Amino acid sequence: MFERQRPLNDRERQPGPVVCWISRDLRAEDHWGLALAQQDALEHKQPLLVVFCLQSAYLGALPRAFSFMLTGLYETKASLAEKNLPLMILEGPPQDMLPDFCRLASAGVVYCDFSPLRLARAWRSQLAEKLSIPLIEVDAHNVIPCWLASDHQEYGAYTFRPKVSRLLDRFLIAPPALLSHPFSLDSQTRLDLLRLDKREKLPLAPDSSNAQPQPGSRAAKAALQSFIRERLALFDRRNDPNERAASGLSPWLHFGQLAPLRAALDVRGPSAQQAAFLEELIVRRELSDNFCYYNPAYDQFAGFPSWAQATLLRHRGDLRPHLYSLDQLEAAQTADPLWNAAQRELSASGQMPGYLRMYWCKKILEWTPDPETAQAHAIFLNDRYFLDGRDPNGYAGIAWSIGGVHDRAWGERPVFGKVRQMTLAGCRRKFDVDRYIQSVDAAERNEHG
DNA sequence: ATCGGCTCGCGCAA
DNA sequence: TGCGCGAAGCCGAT
Repeated sequence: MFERQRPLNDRERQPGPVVCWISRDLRAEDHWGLALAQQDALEHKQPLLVVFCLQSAYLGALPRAFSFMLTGLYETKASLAEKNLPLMILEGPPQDMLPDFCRLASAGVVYCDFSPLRLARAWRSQLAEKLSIPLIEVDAHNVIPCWLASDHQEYGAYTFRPKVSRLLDRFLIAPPALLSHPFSLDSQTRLDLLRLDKREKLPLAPDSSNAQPQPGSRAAKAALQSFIRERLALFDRRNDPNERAASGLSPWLHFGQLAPLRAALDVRGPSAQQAAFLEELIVRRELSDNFCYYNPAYDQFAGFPSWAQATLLRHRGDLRPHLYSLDQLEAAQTADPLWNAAQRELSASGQMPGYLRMYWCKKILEWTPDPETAQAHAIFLNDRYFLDGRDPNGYAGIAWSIGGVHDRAWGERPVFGKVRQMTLAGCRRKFDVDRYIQSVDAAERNEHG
């Protein structure tokens, strides 16, 4: 079980409480980071403190994403309190807040969770430098720890899949449940630390919109169970936006309110639908972490495979019959009624059917002056509007759509070159486009009336 | 409705 | 060195 963790510095362990800093995995259950931190604390007969560092305006997200995260975090705080584990919410960058926090707590060791993204990794490496105690990273998000699944960027799902299958039995295991923690802070230290916790009260107005999923681990588990009961049997029709057969779990997965491990354990089974869901949940989702972890240009043109860069360069000068500004895209004012409907659903709900997400992104390549602009606009809109924005899955999906990442070359066409194109005519062949547009219209009328 | 051509490169067999 | 095949397609021919 210790193979899920690795040290980020080489400091000596000190006597004192164990701190577990959570940033990507914000749940109390099915959390390998918390489980390993508690095991450490129990062995050393020490208190365990859980801490989160709050930053507003995180990577251009809308307030509703912030609210989703924070509401879920308060639920987690209550769940942890039942186990005698305080969750403190600090305000500020972790590498600035945590060294002082650890000194004040006389902490002996810090655990943290894992993210492959640039900013998250910078926090961890700066924190590892500043701390005088060990910083230990646990991949609490992926079923297979990212750095163990593969030691390089995988070319496609087909190269990653056998590595995942080989390791799955070793890692598809739930962590031990948290125990009611028997060791507490002395009362003076507790008071000193509470003074740092700026967020005792929930400052958020509850989101009254019924278009959006409900935040928190409890709602996540309910959504997982209703997916298993009602929609998993239809999962082979998930690419038809009208079927609404997809799991819709990504907002909870993104904020770590639901463990992929839990979804995998609950869904696991012999049917084709179960296998297809696990393929998406584990192979494809963790392939995104692999991409971002090993490709520092995960959100740039330079991160595309060389065949895609070459073909997109050849077609830079191609005529683009429609060009739209970021404002026009954001306002869903294009000449394509399907794209507009998908964008309006996104604005209203923070979500979009998975198949349309690819179409939506590829159209941005068609409608902007060059691939760099397309990628930048797609990332801006993705990170701002999707509840699961600012996630490796988003950067990998955009790089797949625009830059052929994890894909192969196809017949050469204008603007796209050899990158796979998607068209409105193609969508009409595959599903009832007008029915989808009408369903978005109807949802908007409901929301307003 | 279904099929084939388009086209690249990794991993593995030989 | 050759070969099979891949994360969601497109289009035209049959």
